[in-house]
Amino acid sequence: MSVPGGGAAAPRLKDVAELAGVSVKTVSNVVNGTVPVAEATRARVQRAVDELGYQPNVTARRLRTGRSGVIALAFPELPSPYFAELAVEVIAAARRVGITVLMDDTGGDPAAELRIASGLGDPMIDGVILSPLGLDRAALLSRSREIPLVLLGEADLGPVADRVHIDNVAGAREVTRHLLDEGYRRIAAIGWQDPAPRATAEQRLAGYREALADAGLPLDPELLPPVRAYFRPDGASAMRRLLRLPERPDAVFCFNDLLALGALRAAHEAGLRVPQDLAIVGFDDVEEAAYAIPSLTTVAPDKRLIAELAVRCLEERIERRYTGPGRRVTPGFRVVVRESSTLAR
Amino acid sequence: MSVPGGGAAAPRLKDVAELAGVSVKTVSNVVNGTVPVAEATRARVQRAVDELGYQPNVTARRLRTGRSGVIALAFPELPSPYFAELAVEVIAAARRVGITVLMDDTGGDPAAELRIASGLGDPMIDGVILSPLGLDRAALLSRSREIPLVLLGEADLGPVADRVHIDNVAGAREVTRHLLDEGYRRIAAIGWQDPAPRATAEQRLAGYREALADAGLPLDPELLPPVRAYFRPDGASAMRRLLRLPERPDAVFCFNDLLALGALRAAHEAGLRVPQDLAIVGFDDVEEAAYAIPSLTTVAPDKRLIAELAVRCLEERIERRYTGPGRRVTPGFRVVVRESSTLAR
DNA sequence: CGCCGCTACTACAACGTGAGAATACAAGGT
DNA sequence: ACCTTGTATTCTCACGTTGTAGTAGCGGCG
Repeated sequence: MSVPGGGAAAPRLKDVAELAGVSVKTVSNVVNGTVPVAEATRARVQRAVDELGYQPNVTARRLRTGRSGVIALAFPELPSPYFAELAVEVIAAARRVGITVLMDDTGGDPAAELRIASGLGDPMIDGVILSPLGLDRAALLSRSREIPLVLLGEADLGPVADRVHIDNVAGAREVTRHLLDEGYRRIAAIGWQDPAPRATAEQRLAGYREALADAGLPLDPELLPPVRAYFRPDGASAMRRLLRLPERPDAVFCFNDLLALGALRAAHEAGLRVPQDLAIVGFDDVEEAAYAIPSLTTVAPDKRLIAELAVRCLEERIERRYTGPGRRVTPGFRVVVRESSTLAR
Repeated sequence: MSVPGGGAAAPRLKDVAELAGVSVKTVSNVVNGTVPVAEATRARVQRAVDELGYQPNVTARRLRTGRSGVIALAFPELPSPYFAELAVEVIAAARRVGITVLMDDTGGDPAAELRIASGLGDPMIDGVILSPLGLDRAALLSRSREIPLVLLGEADLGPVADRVHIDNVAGAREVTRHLLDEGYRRIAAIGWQDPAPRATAEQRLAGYREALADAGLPLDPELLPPVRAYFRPDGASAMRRLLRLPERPDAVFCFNDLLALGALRAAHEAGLRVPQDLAIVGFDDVEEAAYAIPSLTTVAPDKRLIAELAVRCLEERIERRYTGPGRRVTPGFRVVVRESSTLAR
């Protein structure tokens, strides 16, 4: 196939057609299966395709059809382990159905998110999977182009797009209940955001409140130190604030694993033993959670399933097999109990 | 798909040409600046471009020029923090020069790596940035298509491609020397691979040996437990083996941060205090290293610079501004000293 | 026997762009 | 006046694909 010093030009439909002795369009029909082709012809064409190693020229196809076979995947923070792990699953799920994925990093900036959701991020994208952070309903309605869109995560941005997300309220409630079951009573929560709480913060807080209410415990505002973002340093500094309280918490529910890992570090610096002096639980089940010291109890969404469902929804919209209003898809989760919240007292 | 109320189709060169009263090619010349255009005409065309908000159709341009503006970026393990962090930098660096990046995960499989390096992974890729793991020189020479290629990392695969990598021998030597300076004497190394060591293992081992030799210390083969891969569990099990030795090490140099984090966990499980009973250092400076308990001393490559240089090299080859033999580019590194190796004894 | 309708295929145009050849026009030299 | 030189612009075509329209062949039915 290869010529030394040169490299063979990629075979085109025309080359396949000549080899098989049919017209170009017939080859196209065989390759795409748009129109039924007689079995004998089909086999002959297929043999020619295999022999030449023909691969469709995506650019030409795109120019002709207006489709590219490429979708954008945009996260606010790609290096965050949760997003990186989810990205890998999305890439794999997309590959299984012949779609290639183009990564984007919005930094959570509403303007950047709107650009992406409008398909302006990169030219000729068929659809977008977006994990929004700063975007709101109004902004999303105002987008200049209605590209097929699937949203990941908690934010409810209306019926414009499909949305895949786990039940955050239930996840937060169950992991808090687990702490209660282990005997912890003064349970703080790290992850509230003060002037402008995100949907994540609201829902995980709601679940936490429900669990406390079910147990007949009061909600102490002192145990809700607000954070700026959801990274390790935010968790660490919130933890330090909690440890300065006159009456310290005996457990902390962190709204994601990075906050929990930061909190763990702050607790360690303060000389506290986890879980003996203080229990810590997180949310997301990033790989690191299993290797933290102590290993971290957390809420584990099924990342592979989330990716699978998101790609499937988007594909249905791209191919116009579904054109209705935004759907909500809610895969399950598990609470994974590890060292950081057991062996209490 | 369309904007409510009709939705103007994207303006084409033809539309601009009609508005400006010139030919399509003249507009093309103005837009691309390939041929000088009289100032008066230029201004008139520019005005028409601005008025219509014309943007070139990238797909058509790509079909015509044979370029796609897309490069592939392939890592053996995308969820690994080092690769994820580096990927973000590459995506950012590529965006700055108008290139979009398509992610790939090879799993370290030589066949998959060869496919990628031959540009067969996805159609219409202009070039490839690959971090090889299993690929060897001979295989790389045999690739069927000579697509512009930049390699990341330690493996020396000959002059076929440019290569961007830090000086691993020096990095390993310096971090080992740091342990010696802190007073540690019985220093183990985790990361050697027995039947088939990777370039990474060889070079980091070489640096470790050099540092020991400089200090006049012997190399004890017992202190070199081989590992299968470079993940946390490999580090943990290697550490456990070391701790079963009659004469235990007082420090461990792990060939990457994940190994170190696994080792840290195993040490913790064994009831050892780090760094009082045992120092642990890593390599890569992943974000997690700063938040481990204790925080991890490590060798920090300049990831942003590595990404920048890799993209620049690849771009030069794609645009044929450079067509010579493979270049080697060696950005610097720093040894970042943290808790896991200080406050000794 | 001729026409219809069906299947299986082919011919042709078009998507928007850029390369190169061709043309128009102006100025200057002989 | 004519040719040369050079610059500015236009014309024509091709990139590889797919949609539309069209044709050939064939069996069935009035």
